[in-house]
Amino acid sequence: MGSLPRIGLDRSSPVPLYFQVAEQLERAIVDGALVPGDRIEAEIELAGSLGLSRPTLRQAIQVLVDKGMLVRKRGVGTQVVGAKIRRPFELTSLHDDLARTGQPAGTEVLSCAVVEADDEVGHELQVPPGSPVWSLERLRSVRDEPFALMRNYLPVDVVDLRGADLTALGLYELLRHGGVHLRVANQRIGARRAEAREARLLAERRGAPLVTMTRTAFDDAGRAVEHGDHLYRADRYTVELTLVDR
Amino acid sequence: MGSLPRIGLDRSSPVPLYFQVAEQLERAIVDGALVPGDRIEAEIELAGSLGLSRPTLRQAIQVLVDKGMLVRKRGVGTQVVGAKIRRPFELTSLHDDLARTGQPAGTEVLSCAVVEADDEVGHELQVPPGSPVWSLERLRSVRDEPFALMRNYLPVDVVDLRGADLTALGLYELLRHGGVHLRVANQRIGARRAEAREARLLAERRGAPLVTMTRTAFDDAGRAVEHGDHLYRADRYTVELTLVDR
DNA sequence: TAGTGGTCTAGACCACAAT
DNA sequence: TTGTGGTCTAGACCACTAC
Repeated sequence: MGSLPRIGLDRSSPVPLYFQVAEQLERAIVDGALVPGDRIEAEIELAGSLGLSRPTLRQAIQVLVDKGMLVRKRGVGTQVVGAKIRRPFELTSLHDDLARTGQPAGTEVLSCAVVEADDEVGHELQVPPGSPVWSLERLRSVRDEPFALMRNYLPVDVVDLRGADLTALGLYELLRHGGVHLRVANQRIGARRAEAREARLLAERRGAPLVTMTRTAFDDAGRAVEHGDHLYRADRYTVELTLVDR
Repeated sequence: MGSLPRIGLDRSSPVPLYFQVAEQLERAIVDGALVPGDRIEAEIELAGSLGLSRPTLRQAIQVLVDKGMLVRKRGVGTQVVGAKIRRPFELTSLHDDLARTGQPAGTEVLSCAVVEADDEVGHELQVPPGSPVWSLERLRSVRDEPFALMRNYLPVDVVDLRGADLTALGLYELLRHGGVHLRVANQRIGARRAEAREARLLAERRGAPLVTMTRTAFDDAGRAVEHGDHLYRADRYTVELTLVDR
């Protein structure tokens, strides 16, 4: 049974009040000050004690409800949920133990050039076939042990990869720095046997099981920003993710 | 360039007004009456023409923004996003073409009994090891071709599987009918080679690549409701899902 | 400058759960 | 019956975008 630490508000801050409250509530849950099952003070009372209107406080709580961290029940109250939440777009994680313990992943750029989009890539990126798109192929490794062979396509007007240092920055990081805000992604995960070239690059045997993932990501303007087709060594990688149903 | 069909409201309905609006907006997008890039009428005007207050209309739009179907931009307006959206908990899909064209999936229940939870299952379901839990094993097929071998564990106080017809109803459907509302799930997807028993049941060769998926689902009270450990034939199945970042 | 969404207030009435 | 969250209203002012 935890208790909610005092919440401080800064009305001169450009950060919205509801967001200030949501941040501090989230920290209280993440830090363990509030534990699963704990009940939050009633909306009207909490709003009153913070000097906020009820809609504003509700907005704050809604943020955490949307994240799956709080549950509201009419006639009962608002409670802390017991599941661990993982954010979308941080969903990839190495199963490799060494990676878990903080080993950095290395990146080798196999190719990076502008090519003409074929039918499939054009369709996925919502550009006419034949349009110029960046084609990027990377091999990712931990401790010189490769685990992922990744191919990405990006419209040329989304980002300029000339001179970009993809060994230091992830692709999504690079996009974010370029002002692209990812919002929605459609993704397909499956498995198949490794073919000759893939096996060689991934230091596997031919026929070894690989995890396959294709993904198309859209930014906050609804524009298709990236399409990827990736292969992972099944013994070194799993996809972990959290689903939240609203 | 599509246009928004007329929206009808029923103020005597128990369905909230904002939800009525959200439903009709969503249908307009799904049906294609509104296409990606289309702009919605401004909030204040749309609210006025529907006889609603602005906060209520905002709430309706927010539902679709949360689903990733609409994008709001200050100073610009509200636009339809260009991505196809898939709901969480509906993420599984057969890669088999015949299944796509409407072939029903058959289910064979291999076992269904109450057992004592081992350490892992107890941990995942948040019950003490040794607690009674339902253990369920199913083989799913299309046109007598098996594609999934699924094992599930459920706390006995969540649902009673005695006499339940799992050949007609999916497990999640059964839970929903039992008043359980799934809300959050943590999931891990990978791949490995088929072992002897798995290969036999799935009509595969030993060593064939399988998609693996483990998942723990929580209901709207934050209670662990189901833990599953599943295997899929990689040539007949992929996992498709949509990520929405908020 | 005009129009958009973002935030915030101060109430009101209702449905549901616990007692 | 009491207290909870769910919904809804009618405004207000602000920040940002496009022109």
